[in-house]
Amino acid sequence: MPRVSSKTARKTDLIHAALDSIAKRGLMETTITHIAKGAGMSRGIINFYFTSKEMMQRETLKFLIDAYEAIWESALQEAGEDGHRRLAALVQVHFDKRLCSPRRLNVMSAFWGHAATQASYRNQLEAADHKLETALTEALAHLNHSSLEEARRHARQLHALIRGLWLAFMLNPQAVSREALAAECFSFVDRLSGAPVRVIAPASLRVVTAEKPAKPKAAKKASPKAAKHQQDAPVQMDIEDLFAVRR
Amino acid sequence: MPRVSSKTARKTDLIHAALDSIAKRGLMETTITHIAKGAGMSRGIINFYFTSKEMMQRETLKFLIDAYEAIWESALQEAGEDGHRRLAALVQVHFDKRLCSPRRLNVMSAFWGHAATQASYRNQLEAADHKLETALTEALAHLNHSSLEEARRHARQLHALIRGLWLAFMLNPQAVSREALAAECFSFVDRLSGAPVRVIAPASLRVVTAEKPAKPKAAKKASPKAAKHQQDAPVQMDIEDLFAVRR
DNA sequence: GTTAATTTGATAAACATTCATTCAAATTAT
DNA sequence: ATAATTTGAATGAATGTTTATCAAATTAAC
Repeated sequence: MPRVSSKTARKTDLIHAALDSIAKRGLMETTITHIAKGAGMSRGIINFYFTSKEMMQRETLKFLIDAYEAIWESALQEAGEDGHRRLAALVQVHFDKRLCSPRRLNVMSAFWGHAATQASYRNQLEAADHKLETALTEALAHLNHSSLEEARRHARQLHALIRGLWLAFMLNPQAVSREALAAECFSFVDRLSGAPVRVIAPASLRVVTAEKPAKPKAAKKASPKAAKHQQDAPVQMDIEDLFAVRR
Repeated sequence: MPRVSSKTARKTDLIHAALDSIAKRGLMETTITHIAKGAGMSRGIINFYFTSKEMMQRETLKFLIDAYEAIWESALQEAGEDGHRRLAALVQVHFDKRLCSPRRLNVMSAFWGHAATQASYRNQLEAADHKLETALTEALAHLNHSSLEEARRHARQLHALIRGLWLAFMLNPQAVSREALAAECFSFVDRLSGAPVRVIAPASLRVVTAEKPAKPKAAKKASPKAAKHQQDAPVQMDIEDLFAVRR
């Protein structure tokens, strides 16, 4: 039934091209033509798959958020049941290369700015925020014998701190390393709990952050005609690749 | 020589209209026509005063940043020499109605998002960040007998926390009050210093935040022709009005 | 009446979207 | 098996709208 590649594979190709363009040019300067050309396809294709530029942007944000959640949820799962480890995992993963890259933060910032005035985007982001803050609250509640209400406040603070550090990193990636940002975040958490939280975690977490096997990516820029025939890539891409720096 | 009001007054009128439009529609959807119409003037006027839309946006951001700095610097001055009071003033003023309003944060977020990919805006924002972090560092250094390096790190954390809380407030202004945000920020500072920091400050700071005398603002939406003749406002507007919610 | 401040209308570029058409794969009929 | 037909993906020229910009015209001030 599927022809040469499934419909959703082509869509994610386009979404990746959109992420590329937004990361480089921002939302304002990104045109439908940029994206199509970036994916090696022609102008009409975006309206064919997404009906409108607006809908394509929404799906792009959804893609971004889904991948983000998959990453921190898997980090949480790897951390097991221990409260300290879970909290450490949640903090650490936010400064992972995949989540704390200039490329990704450029795109996130663009959507944050857009969300200020566009309800649809705002709702998507808010739902994601809520999910994360719930997870942070749970981890914090297990930590101290603090009240749920206090855990909630601390979760909100921690989340704000993470986002603020992300923003600072976006505005000036050269100024601080991801490791330094993580350290500052841990020092905050340590002051919350009264004792160092990171102690056990990093060794196991390094696995998540570790080097990727340098999967040889097919040349994206083949001639439009020829491109059609090398379309044998797997439909569902693995999570490691979602935020790989392309180009 | 001047017709009805000076050149710079007209420019700030246009900048105010730009802020209005960006706060409501965002940067992407704001057109030169929106802005001109919002200021009761005609299309071509933006190019006459600012030569291009791009330059007008840059000046708009500069205006925003200048006002921001004027506000926190004056709060700092009012606080006197005491380290505790200075730190408290800096924190408190960031949750002042003028700086922590949905209107202003919408515009700020739009520019942050834009700055990710546009160097000119990024540089403007970075310079402002640097200035504030220096002030925060000084206040923190006077607090504890901590090292300068530690004070710098804490300043960075505090700044990130403030910006993260701003972003959270922008995404969902109903969820928390400005007072609650300030409280969360102070609880962070208290944990830094080991003792409550806010104790003395708020009374004097309340003056800054206090109610404005409800200056009767001329109706902005009069007919384009008539509007011309009620243009007798002072050239340099006072700081209280800079972020007043218009419309 | 001269100069400066605005408005207006024209222009051209850029843009998202539409649609008739092409092409190849998939399906059905022979 | 082979040919005929259908289907869906993809294209790109054409469309209509929106945009910033700019030169010329208009208006007000001194």
